[in-house]
Amino acid sequence: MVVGMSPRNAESSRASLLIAGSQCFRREGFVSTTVDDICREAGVSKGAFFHHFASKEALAAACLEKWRTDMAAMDATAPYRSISDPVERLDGCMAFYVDILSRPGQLKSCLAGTIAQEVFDTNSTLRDASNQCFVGAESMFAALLRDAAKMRGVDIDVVGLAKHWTGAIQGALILYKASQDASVIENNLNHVRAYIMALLDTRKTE
Amino acid sequence: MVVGMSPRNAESSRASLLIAGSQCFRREGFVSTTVDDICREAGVSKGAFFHHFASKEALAAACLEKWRTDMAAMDATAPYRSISDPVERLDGCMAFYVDILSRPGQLKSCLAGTIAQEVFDTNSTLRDASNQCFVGAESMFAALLRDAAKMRGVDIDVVGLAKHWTGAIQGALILYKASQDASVIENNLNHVRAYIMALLDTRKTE
DNA sequence: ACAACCATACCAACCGGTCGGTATGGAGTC
DNA sequence: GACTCCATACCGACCGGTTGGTATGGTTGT
Repeated sequence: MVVGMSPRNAESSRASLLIAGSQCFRREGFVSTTVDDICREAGVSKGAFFHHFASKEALAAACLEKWRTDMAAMDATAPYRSISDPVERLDGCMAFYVDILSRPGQLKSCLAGTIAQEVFDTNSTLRDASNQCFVGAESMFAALLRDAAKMRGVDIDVVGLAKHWTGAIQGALILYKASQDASVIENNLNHVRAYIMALLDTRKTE
Repeated sequence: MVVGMSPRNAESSRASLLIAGSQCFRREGFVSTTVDDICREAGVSKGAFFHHFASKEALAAACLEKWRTDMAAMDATAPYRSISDPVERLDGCMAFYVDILSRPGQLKSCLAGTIAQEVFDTNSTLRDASNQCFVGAESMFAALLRDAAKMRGVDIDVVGLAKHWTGAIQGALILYKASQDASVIENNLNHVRAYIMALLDTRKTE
């Protein structure tokens, strides 16, 4: 064992709480979720909770931080990353997100979007932490766009389009939550995908 | 005076509660908002609240119903409705929404989107009521799309595009709430607008 | 022994909802 | 037109359950 790793399994408890917190927040929201809910789902006691996190808000902030790095890691290791052509790689990225967000089993809810909507007017700490998730996602997507645009020799607003893509995901998730019809995700994201691919096909002398 | 109109002003109290409820829910969400918050903002007592509404959920349901009809009424009487050319009317509609959603003073939050996100997994009544707002908005937009497509003689997926438009609004609102930067609304909606207008310009024999 | 780790009992604040009671004005009666 | 009767509208103290957070004591590894 390394230096840390004290009695019982501290890291395991902390990790369980982070996973359970994200899961609960994404399902029921930050306000509705109780500390007891999270403890039950994580299989730890309330004492363990407040040993590792100062408050429910602190756990949420840690969940958002983990969400941000997890998303970045998932993106960085996604299969589409091995595509060499920048335009195809961009298209592969969008196809990748359409795919994972349409998978039947998994929870169609973004931690950042959920928390941002709930606390934007009352808790600037969590609002900013949520925003960092979006900023991270947008900058990754913007980089893909930049490469693709450079290859095609077209001048497009990569930052604006990245926000458009991120927004489309958030909007699709909301419509899915209201309608419980997953097809809206594929539908909406593929429209953005087609739009972006069409922009890259634009001839400079149109 | 008509038949009703009993002591004090019942209709005024009820209306105040609906307005205050929508305002509070849009700002702080359904769960965070307390009945006392709403009463304070409406300037009525707690007794008056439960005289007019059976529960906080019942008020929210009434607010969503009002939101649906208010949005429909606003859309039906919007200036763009007087535009005779179907394509220009559609473009005017999108410009109209970009305009009102970018206005500095007003609260950039959709009641349906806020409540749907919070209760989709725990309260099917409110979820369905939220969904009706989206269904209504989509059908109105789909009708505009249908007319424009017919005039141009192009065949487009009007229902799917209407969902895309509605989703873009919801997504833009979330990104705004997180970033507090209103420019994302204009940015995102204008991308959808450009996409739709481009689709209408498609020659059938491309 | 000592510190990290965790369990349990507990607390005070809060919140949705209730309840007994009051105020207001209209309808019916004479 | 005064008087009774009653439905609607409203008030605000109160209640019971819930919730985030705490206090305290025990257990485990080093």
